[in-house]
This record gives sequence, structure tokens and C-alpha cells, in this order.
Amino acid sequence: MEELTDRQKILLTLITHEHINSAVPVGSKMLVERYNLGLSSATVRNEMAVLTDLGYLRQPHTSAGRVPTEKGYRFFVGRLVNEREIPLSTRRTITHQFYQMRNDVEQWVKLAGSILADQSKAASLITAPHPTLARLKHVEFIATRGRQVLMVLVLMGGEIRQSIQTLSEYEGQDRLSQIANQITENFQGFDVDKINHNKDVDNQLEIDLIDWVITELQRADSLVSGELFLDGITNVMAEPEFNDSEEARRTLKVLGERSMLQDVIARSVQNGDEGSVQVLIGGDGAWEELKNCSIILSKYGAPGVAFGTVGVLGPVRMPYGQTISAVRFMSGILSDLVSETLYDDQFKSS
Amino acid sequence: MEELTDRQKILLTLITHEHINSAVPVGSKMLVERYNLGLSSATVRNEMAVLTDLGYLRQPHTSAGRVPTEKGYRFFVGRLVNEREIPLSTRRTITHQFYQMRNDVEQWVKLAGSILADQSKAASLITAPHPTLARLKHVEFIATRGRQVLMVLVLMGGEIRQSIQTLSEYEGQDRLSQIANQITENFQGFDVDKINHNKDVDNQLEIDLIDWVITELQRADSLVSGELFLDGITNVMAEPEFNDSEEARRTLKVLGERSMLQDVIARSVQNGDEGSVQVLIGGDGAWEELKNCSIILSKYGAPGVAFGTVGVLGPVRMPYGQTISAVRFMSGILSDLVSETLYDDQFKSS
DNA sequence: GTTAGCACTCTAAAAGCGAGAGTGCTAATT
DNA sequence: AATTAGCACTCTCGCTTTTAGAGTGCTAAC
Repeated sequence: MEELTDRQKILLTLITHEHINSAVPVGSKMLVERYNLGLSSATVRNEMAVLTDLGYLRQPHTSAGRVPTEKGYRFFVGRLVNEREIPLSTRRTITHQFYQMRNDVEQWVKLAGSILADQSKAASLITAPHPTLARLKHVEFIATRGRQVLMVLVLMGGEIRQSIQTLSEYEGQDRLSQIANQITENFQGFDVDKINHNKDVDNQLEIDLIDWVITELQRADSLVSGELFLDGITNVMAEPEFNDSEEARRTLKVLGERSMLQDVIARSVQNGDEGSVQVLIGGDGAWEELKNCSIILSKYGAPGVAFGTVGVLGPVRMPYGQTISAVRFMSGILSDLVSETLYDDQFKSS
Repeated sequence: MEELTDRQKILLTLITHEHINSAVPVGSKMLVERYNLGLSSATVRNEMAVLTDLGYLRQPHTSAGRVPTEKGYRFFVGRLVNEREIPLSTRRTITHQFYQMRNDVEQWVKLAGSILADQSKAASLITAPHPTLARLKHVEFIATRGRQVLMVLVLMGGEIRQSIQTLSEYEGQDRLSQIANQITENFQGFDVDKINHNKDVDNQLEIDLIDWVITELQRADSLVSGELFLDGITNVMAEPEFNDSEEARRTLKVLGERSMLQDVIARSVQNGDEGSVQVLIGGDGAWEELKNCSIILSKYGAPGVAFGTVGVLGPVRMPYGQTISAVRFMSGILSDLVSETLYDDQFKSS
């Protein structure tokens, strides 16, 4: 593959930058005038032709200006240095809001989504933090009616899971509570394996209930990520590329069916390190439906404790600098919150 | 106000019906041909003029066909008799799906939303069932770290609420569990008032914890409805009236900001009887943003136990017959489920 | 009360047109 | 060899014009 000259790099960056702001194809003459390049438009045209051959730019039609291709955007993003930071005062305000409600995890996540959507003027995607390994913190069995029992399972980290089952024989609340206390006492802080190693009871009811707890812990482990929250969908739809209703519908469909987003996020969780920011441009070849969308994702959390994903979905023509730093900032805040709130909890009794 | 002649009523109904199917203004000639009326187009034109004067129809422009006004739609809906029932086989299939998972309330609600959106080809709105009066079923206090305590509160009906607080002094888990058991034992099935009347403890910690329970019960009571679930937004956007991206955005915004929908639903919960179906056409004058949307709502649940709301949102030009019966059907299913699953629970210990 | 007939209106889609912005190429310049 | 001025050419965008068709309202006859 050809190497780009410095001038070509600058031009490509400039063109991309300009297109992101103007939303229209950018032409040679206009570029020269606007940026006071010491060049003539003809020279720029020649370079543009080269960049087009190399696949960084394309023309919507002959005799129109140039628009970056996915490859062009990728180059642009890779070279980004001047991520526009959010002003300190704003950052302080935001941080403050979180510390107002350090308790409720779901509240955080919703707040983060709302702020991020607002800051980035795009749709925000956030998954609730999810423990790397589910550990029992507390369990309670509650008789509802007949042989039906509700289990409330609190995991280390505060996640609460509930499940209903019908026992083979009726049991009174007293007996259920007693067993629950026993399980909590014996197995607190244990993960599935550890419970399996340490269970030695012969009473059938106890065996059944412990197995139930194990099943539910396993279910928690099998989940790749916590619940997904979306916000700011309208922001995306306000962009001019979605004036065409057909495009808009397609994107809306992606946003509506969570499953695809879950997939995308799952892949990101696997690959990414916490804190690093990943940029998926135009569905990255893999997702046809996201052809004209970009997704910026970052994993947040604390190692060995819990992880979640925070990100933004917007049009390919997106202010990457701002958005990346907004996502990074939010990822940082959430990581701090996870560490501070969940860390002690996760390790104090293991 | 003028009374309509029979013929006028028939024509109005026909015009509305036709417009709902075709999505374009309907003209006199076309109507006569299509429906083999024993009338000439001129006669129909005269009647149309009358109906227009009376406010049931309007013309998008001079020399275009007629379109029903909100008033026209209201008349149409009021006269609806042949609600197109969902075929029995489909109904059986659907019912079956619910009984597969009679346990988890959230699952119901999501399933109902998905089915309803699918059946009605519009967006579905469902709120989780919410107890008319919160009654304690079970409470548990769990020490997390330091003086911070997590309360898990199970209400009669199975709703689980959680809350975190920092106590003024450190307490061990044993003591907390003991008090939780005591509260559960003494106050099971009690509502706020009843707890207030029967509390006689002098220990400050116990007082605090009981007050905490009361506060949380009150908070549950103050909520008008359970969590709101949306599904099938893309269905609505697929309708031709939302080809205009401006209209689409406006409606999308309503769907995105839950608060307005909550309002609409809240009003419906107050007014409506359970089982009856309410139709809001074009925002009913009260909601400007819903100008070209209609909402069909029904309250479901069991008297004295819990209520929720189920409904759909679609364009004003909506197949009311089908949709109303779909909503009614779903309301019935959900009411049955609430009765069967929550009823015993609510009353067994009160 | 109904209807045939007709002139008139208005839209939506197709067609035409000019301006403008942009391109690629060639030949001259540095 | 790289740059640039000049020029012919292309294509879109926005504008007006045209045309076909559907629909109306009115009047006069049935």
C-alpha cells in the first residue's frame, strides 16, 4: 500500500474536518480559500485525485466535491490528537451530579446516558455494570402461595436478581427463612465453584434450594453485560443525513431491536481494555444496517469486579474529537463510581 | 347541533374507512364506484359539503377529496361495531405463550408489548401492574459496607423495591436481620396506615428502620403506575404520514421522552374503568405534540389488587376496529394473569 | 330530492432551463 | 519535476413551466 505524503495527510484531515462540519461534499477551491493554504486549487485537485484512487475519498457523482470514505474516516480518527476536552466547569458540574446519588446504580446509568446524549448530541448507549464473577451476598426465600416460592438473590456489587419456583412440597416461611440464613452465612462471598465445593448437606430441600441459588448465579455469569439503556435517539434523527426517511427508518430499527446493539457491544467488551475507546465506523463492514452510523464505545469498571460499556451512536459524519473525549470522560466517571462503590463489597469477604 | 341523516352517517363512515385504508383524500366519484352506492357522485358531493360544514370532514385544499377531521374520527370510532376480532387460533397461541411463563411479571409485560406491537402494527405502551395500596410482604436489611445498608422490600403482589441508606451508627448483620424478621412478622400484609397504628417500639434503631419501610411504602403508593415499556416504534414510523421527516421527529420525540406519555396514561388510569377501552384521537386537543397520533388505552388488573395500563400509539389514520380489539384482548389476558397470580397474595394475609 | 353536465381549481409529477460549483486535462511556468 | 493558470465539460440544485388527472361547486334539467 502506498504511503501518504505529509501534504496528503494534511489535506485528507482538512477535508474530513470540513465535511464533518458542513455535511456537504467539499471542493478544491473552497478548501483553498477557507484554509488559506499556500496552494492553488489545481494542486489540491491533483492530490484529491490521488487520495480518491487510494480509497480515502470518493465523489458522490462526477463533478461533485469529495467526501471521506470509511477508510478516510478511519485515517482521520487514527490521527486525531486535539480531542476537544469538555470545559472544566462543565466537568465539575457533571461529576457533582453523580455524587449526589452515589447509591443507586440504575440511577447512575440513566443519568450518564442522559448527560452523554446531551454532550455528544447523539444517541447514548450504556450497559449497567455487570460483575465479572457472580458471588453470593445474601439470599432470601419468600413463600408466596401454595408451594410457590420467590427467591431474592443479592449479589456482591448490589445487583438483585429474583426468580420464582414451585417446590415439590409445601414448606413454611420459617423453615425457608432458616435455610436462607444458613446459606447466606455459609456461602457469603462465594462464587459458583466455591459453593459447589463446599456444599455438604443431605437434606433434600436444602440441596434443592442451594442448587437453585447456583443456577441463578450461573445465569448471572452467562450474561455478557448488564441491562442496556438508550437515550437521545432524537438527537441522531435530527442530523441531516436522516432527512431521507428510508435511512432514518433503517437506523431506527437498529436502535429499536436491542439484540444487534447487544452483539456489537458484546464484541467490544471482549476485545477492549477498560478505559480505551473503540471507534466503529460505518458498521465496520460487519453490520450492513449500520452503514451510515458510527459507534464509539468504551468499557468501564474495575478489574476483577464489574464491567459495563458506555458509548455513543451517531452518523458516520460525527465530531469524533468531541465525542471520543465525552465518552472517555464518562467512562472515567463510571469507572470511579464502580471502584468506589462496588470494590470493597466485592473483596471484603472473599 | 345538527343531527345527521342516516345516509350522512353511512357516507361519513365509508369515507373514514376508505381513508384509513388508502391514506389519501377520498373523492366522490371514486367512492360511488368502489362501493356501488345507488347514488350519483353529485349527490355524494352535496352530502360531503354538508358534512364539511358540520366539521366532520375537511379538504386539504380546494378541489381535493375529503379527509375526516378529529370530530369525524370520533364519530367513526363511536359507531364502530364490527371490531375485527383476532382469529381464535391466534388468540390461543398468544394465550399459550403467557402461560409458559406465568412467573415473572416483567416478562409478561414485555411479551405483551411485543405481541401487541406486532398485532396492531403500531407502537405499544404498557405499564407494569402497580398495587392500588402498597402492603408489606417481606423486608430484609443487608449491611453493605460501613454504616451503609441496603433494604430489599417485597410488596404484596411481588413487586420488589430497593433502597440504600446510611445509618447513624454501625449495626451488625445479625441485628439487622433480626429486626427485619420482626418487622416482617409483625407487619406482614399491612399498609402504611396500619403499620403506623401498630408500631410501638422504643428502640431508636427499630424506629428508624420501620420509618424507612414506611417511607418506601409511601413512595410506592405515590407512583401512579408501574414502569413504562415501549415496543414497535418502528411500526409507527413505517406509516406514510411520517415520510415527512419533520413530523416523524416530532412524534419520535414524544415517544422518547417518557414523561408526556406518563401524563397521558396517568389521566387514563384515573378516568377509566378496568376493561373499558379509551381512544384519544389527535391528542384530544390537550397534547399539541400528538396532533397526528391516536392513542388507544385500556386499564387492566384486578379491583383492589393492582392495575396497569396497556395500549398502542399510532397515526390518527389507524385501523381502529382491529386495534381496539387487540388492545381489549391483551387487557383481558393481563387482567387474568394479575388476578390469578397476584390476587391470593394480596388478600391472604390482610 | 337527485343527477347530468360543465367550467374551474389545484396538485403532483414530468420536463425544461440556467447558474454555480466542481472536475480533469493540457500547456505554460517556476 | 512540481505547480499552476486556463478552459471545456459535467452534474446537481433550484426554479419555472407544462400537462394530466382528479375533484369540486354550481346550474339546470329530471
